[in-house]
Amino acid sequence: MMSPFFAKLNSAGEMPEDDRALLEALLGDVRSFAPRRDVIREGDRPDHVHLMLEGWSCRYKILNEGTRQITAFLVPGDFCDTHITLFDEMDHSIGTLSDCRIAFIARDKMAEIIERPHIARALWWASLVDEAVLRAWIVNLGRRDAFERIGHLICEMHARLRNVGLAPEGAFELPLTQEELGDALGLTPIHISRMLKRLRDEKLLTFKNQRIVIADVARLRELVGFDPNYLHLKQHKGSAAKAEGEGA
Amino acid sequence: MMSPFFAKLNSAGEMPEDDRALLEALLGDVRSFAPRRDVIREGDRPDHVHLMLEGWSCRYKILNEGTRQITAFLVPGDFCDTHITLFDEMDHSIGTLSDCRIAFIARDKMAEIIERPHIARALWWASLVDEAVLRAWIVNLGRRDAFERIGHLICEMHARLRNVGLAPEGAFELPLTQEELGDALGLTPIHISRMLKRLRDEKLLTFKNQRIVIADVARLRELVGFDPNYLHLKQHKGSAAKAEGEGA
DNA sequence: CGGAAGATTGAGAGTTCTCAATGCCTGTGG
DNA sequence: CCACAGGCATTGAGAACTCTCAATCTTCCG
Repeated sequence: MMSPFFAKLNSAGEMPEDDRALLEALLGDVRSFAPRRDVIREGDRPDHVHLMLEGWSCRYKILNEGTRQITAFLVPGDFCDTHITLFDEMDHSIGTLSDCRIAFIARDKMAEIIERPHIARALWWASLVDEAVLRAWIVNLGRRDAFERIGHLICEMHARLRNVGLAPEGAFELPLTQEELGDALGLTPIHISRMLKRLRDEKLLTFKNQRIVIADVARLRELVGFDPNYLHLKQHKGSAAKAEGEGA
Repeated sequence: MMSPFFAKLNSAGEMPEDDRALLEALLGDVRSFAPRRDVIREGDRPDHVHLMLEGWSCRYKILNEGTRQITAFLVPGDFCDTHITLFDEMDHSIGTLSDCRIAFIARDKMAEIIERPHIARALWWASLVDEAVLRAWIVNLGRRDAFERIGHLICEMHARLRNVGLAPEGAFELPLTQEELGDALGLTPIHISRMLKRLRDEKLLTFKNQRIVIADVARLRELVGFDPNYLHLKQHKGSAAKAEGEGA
């Protein structure tokens, strides 16, 4: 299987062989993290770029009253901060959710590699998609009720994981507690629990042992208004990005 | 006064004179729009990049039930879609809110100019800030109640406009109806009205004739938990970006 | 077996929404 | 100059959704 890393980068177009070799060379410094560890904290001045290889992490922000809002989930193939090195300091934190393997890429190595047009283009692409995901997240929080909100998030993660080969059929690992889901969706864990029950009762999906199984992807998408267009997943011959628009 | 356009680009560092000339040359094709017109629609394949010169516009998405969510406000100095030309089609629309003047920049001209390191850096910077603003928007929707939510948005727009020289003291033009505010904040216009009344009653600000006057910037920021760090506004000698962290 | 973390369920409270009526302001036409 | 229509803002009242607090249950692990 193609690694999630390349599967994602290929979304912008197939990568030449020599560029792939260059990218592969970036993966020298790989570190492991236990769940619930911070990779970078708000206020840090990072000198590495981070690339998710295994596991889930998230961007988050803590408000003064101590509540937390997760603003993004990062899964294998996602860069944590492609370019954040431009800024003086992080304006949010990144923390692991499950066991993770994360590549640390030195800032100057990154600067080097970005000279290659195909690679620059792929990184631009990835950053554009990240932005589109943020917008979709805003729409989700602003205009959908709790039930649709959870369903939509699950549809999105399913589509994204499928795109990198980590969600065959309508099933995938979701290593999150209900509290973490709540922090992402702006809901209390209690309400998350009730809505998951409703999703179960309506035979839309199950969530047990950190594993989501969607009964009928098309029906769920329809019900919660999920349209994957914003993920800009395109087919490219020979790439792993065959998972697409229509259901599982 | 320095134009908002340059004021914003200078945030990433002072721009050399010859690059400024190049940028100025981009401003050849400037078009005017009445309020409530679409500049680009979801599904379009744009062949121009758009740069706001005057007025307010917004990114938005329409849900199937017809509700709208605004995901960003665009004010003078903001690029609408620096790089969107990579994608096949827009996943959201951009529409004007007030009378606007918008520069249309041909795609190949943009590609040319992006070769210049200082310019590329400034554009990266701008796009990073846009992303940070999206994250702050998510935090706002997910974790603040209606009252704080409005206050936070007003603090943000005040800081951003001040950064480009459009908000001396604690006052600025906000050419939005309460319905549009609601579409941005995930609230009904009725509730917006009630919360604005409360902001008025508590002597925090007034909003009359499309004009916000903040009574005490520091107090409002404190009350709604606004920290401008995510806007990454930095002082650069000789730039217009002197509006900074602390109040008006 | 005991303890801890997470999930579930119930009940009441609070926030925001919906529906409906009224008021205000502006531009137009008589 | 006045009357009127239309768009927007304001206010009230009841409904709906989500939250808070509290108790119970399950699972996992030492």
